[in-house]
Amino acid sequence: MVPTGNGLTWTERHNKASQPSHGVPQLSPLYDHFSSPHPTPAPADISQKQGVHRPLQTPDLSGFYSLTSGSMGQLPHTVSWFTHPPLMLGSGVPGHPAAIPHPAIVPSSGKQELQPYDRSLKAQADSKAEKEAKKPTIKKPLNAFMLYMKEMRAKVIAECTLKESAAINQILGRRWHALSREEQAKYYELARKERQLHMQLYPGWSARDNYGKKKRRSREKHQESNSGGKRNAFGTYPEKAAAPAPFLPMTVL
DNA sequence: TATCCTTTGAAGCAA
DNA sequence: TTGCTTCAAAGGATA
Repeated sequence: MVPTGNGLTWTERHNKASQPSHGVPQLSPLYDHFSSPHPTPAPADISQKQGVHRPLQTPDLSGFYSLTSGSMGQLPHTVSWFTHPPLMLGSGVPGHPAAIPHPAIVPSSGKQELQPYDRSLKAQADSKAEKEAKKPTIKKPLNAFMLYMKEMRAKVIAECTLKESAAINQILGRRWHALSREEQAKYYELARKERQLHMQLYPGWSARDNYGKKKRRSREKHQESNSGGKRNAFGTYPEKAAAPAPFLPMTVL
């Protein structure tokens, strides 16, 4: 089992959570099913399987990993298919050509990597404020649905010739609900491993660290445009949530 | 250029 | 403990 930040296992927390109103049944038994025949390897084990060598607790290591194709035709029972794979490939070799930043870490600028700077300017660059500014942002690990979206987005775009993400995500949301428990469980399991590895890589990280980094103005807008004002427990608004999704054939769903 | 939209799930926080 | 809020991805649309 995977201990969470609260000291409870993920399954325990999940079992304690109230039943989602969108009708997706709790999957905890399936997690047990998954963990038993396919015990989650410790991150160190995963690294060994992938032939990479890097101390997991090293703070500055987290920046490198090797991106894989991301195909999930056959979902592996390892974490690595696209977010944390060969995590340490090239990590011990700064500037290693095969090394690209871990997707969970982005420069605080959000745009590009830091440029090399002159030694004579190093003293200035070492100022605390600058360090703070250059501090990379560690992103949240992706949840099961996000993993599903990442895999299926291209497929939906190809099928529907849509490009607008909002519309794509609506379709993906319906498809997600149409998945069997077993199919969903694959993604829940992947997400669980993602969180586990994220915890190992960034022990002190908290989701709170990223709070306020996205400026949102939608809340006021929504509170004005929706009489109820507040989103329901699922992040949607009563008016929208109350309207049943229109039936779409499976080719679209 | 920054934010919105849209989805679900995880996590944080206030009451 | 409950319920609400924020963020994670994505890219076209909008202010």
